Amino acid sequence: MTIKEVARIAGVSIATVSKVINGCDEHISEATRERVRAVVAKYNYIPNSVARGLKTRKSKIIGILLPDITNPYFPQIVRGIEDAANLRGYGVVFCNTGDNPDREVECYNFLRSKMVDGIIFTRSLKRSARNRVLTEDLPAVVLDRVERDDRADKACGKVYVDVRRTMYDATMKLFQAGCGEIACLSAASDSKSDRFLGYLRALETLDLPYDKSYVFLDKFTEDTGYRGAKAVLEHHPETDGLVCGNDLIAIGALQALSELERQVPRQVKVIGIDNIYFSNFTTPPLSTMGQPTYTMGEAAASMLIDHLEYGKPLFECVFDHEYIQRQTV
Amino acid sequence: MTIKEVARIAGVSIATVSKVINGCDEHISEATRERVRAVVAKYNYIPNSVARGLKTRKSKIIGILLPDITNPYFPQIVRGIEDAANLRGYGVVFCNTGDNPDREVECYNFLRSKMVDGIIFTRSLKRSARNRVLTEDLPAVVLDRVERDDRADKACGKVYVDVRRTMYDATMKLFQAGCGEIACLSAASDSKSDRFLGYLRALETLDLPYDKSYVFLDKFTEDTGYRGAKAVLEHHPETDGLVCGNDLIAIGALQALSELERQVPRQVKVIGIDNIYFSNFTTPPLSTMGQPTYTMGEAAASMLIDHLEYGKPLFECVFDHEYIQRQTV
DNA sequence: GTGAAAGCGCTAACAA
DNA sequence: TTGTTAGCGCTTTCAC
Repeated sequence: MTIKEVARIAGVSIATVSKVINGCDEHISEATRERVRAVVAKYNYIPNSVARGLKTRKSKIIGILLPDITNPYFPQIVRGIEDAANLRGYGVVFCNTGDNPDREVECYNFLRSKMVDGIIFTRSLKRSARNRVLTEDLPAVVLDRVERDDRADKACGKVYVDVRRTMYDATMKLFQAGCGEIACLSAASDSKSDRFLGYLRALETLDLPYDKSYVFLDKFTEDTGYRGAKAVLEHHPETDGLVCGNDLIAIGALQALSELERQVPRQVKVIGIDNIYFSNFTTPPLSTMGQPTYTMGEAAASMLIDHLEYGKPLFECVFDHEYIQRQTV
Repeated sequence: MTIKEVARIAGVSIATVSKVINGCDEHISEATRERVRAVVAKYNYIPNSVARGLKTRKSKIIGILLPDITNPYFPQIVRGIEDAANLRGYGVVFCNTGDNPDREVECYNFLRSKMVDGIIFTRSLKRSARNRVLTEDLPAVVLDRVERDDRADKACGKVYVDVRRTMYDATMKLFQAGCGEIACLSAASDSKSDRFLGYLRALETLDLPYDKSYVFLDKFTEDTGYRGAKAVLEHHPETDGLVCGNDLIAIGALQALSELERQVPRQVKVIGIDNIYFSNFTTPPLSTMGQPTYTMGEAAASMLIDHLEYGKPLFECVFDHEYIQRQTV
């Protein structure tokens, strides 16, 4: 069913049909309007948004570029984006970049060729094609993993939580809970190792000595947590606190601790970051610094759409983490 | 950058440019071809696939309709679909229907209006608008949650694992591991309660009596597992096996068991279905009937694309579950 | 109030 | 070997 057929059946011109389906029908007589509406309803006509997009130069689609939907950090964000977008009449298409900078630009090109109106971008952890992706004229908001130079870049929005500060607060939490020998398990490559720096700064504030054998940096995976916890505990059996760069790492650490027969939280306290869905269900349930992922997704989408629709400027939107007390601290 | 500009800069007609970017350039001289390629590369020209789609009547996009990407069962499937699709030059756009039949048809209309070439559909658990979605001419493959009548419908493909059989096997597993008082925790509304029927049939085979107070059916959530385990154990403290309709339920059950201070697997054995990512990380790690989710996604995408590209018929593709022995059985 | 016509960027006959 | 042209379904002036 096309606009042409609707027009023919309703006995009007396609221009008229176009006007009524788009609500630009002030100058259409009630009778005609009704006639068109009836045909549209009867045949369940749905305007072809590809054709419309070609004509209007906007697709009402926003593109999402993210490393891997399989990573439990992302689904909530995507839902937040999608829900907010749908509410405002936008659709969403997303691409997994697989944490691969080359795929990142491929995906970007794909989205461009689909004429998305803007993108929401979470870069890969590997050296990224950021410049290729963010340099262009397509409105973009960077979500999480914001980099130092992005912040200078007035051309794109940013939505994130300050992870260095989160890590700082997490370390403080452990100290306040009585830990004196706090180890840090995180990824080697988070943007400029922000998290690790948060840990360091907390140590300074606390006047605790820094010893690199208390630190294990590799990836944002359970495996890192597992190996890290084992390694640290082997050198330092007296370790009584583990700040983990994310919940995945914390989960791995919990597993190692259980094998090592350390009581959590009595002997060792553990804190994660992210509050992923499953941090509720570890044993014991994980205490963590929650990121408001769903809300961040919503915020990114709203910012982008406000920009697209009303020309509101893109801006920087920093969320606070929220401490979720469960049973590992 | 449009094809027109490329043509102007290269000093050829747009038809020529079109031919070379589409590889239909047997009849183009090497010199011209090179000239065009150079311009394309220099200006990083990317063909507008919206315009192309409008013309060719195909978008090289496949649509995915699923209940909720936030449900840990889906991300793997989506990845499987996306990877297989990308490999063959297709993109993917997905919509969360939120398990809401109305949204289901909205999403369907959205995808149609985007001219997707076909869809992969996982229906909502609520009474679904299946007919509206599967009746139309758009090629479709139903993934998981296949219903009895779908199977008669020659017009769509099906990819699933036989959950009744899975549940049957899971129950048998528990019996073989020494359980005699096996309870069933599942969702009330899985398509025709297939899982529950699998449990029943296993009981029959085993000549075990059926007692409905050993059964708790509600939703596919941890909460159901938690409440179910508590309810069953209260009536029947001697329960020594829990077959769970999915891993989420099993995880909730594990939590209840831990609160009840039942030793798993010594006193009570637990088995789940799905092998979601986190079933690895429960305490103890969950034994479960794995569904090859990633592979199922790939299979659905391949089937659909084979149909689209070569007219191969859509078919029914039944996968086997695979028992993953961990530490709860 | 309504419709004719141009054109969005591209492909595919067909003509030259 | 290359270019001209019609048209995909739609929106949007502008004329009637």
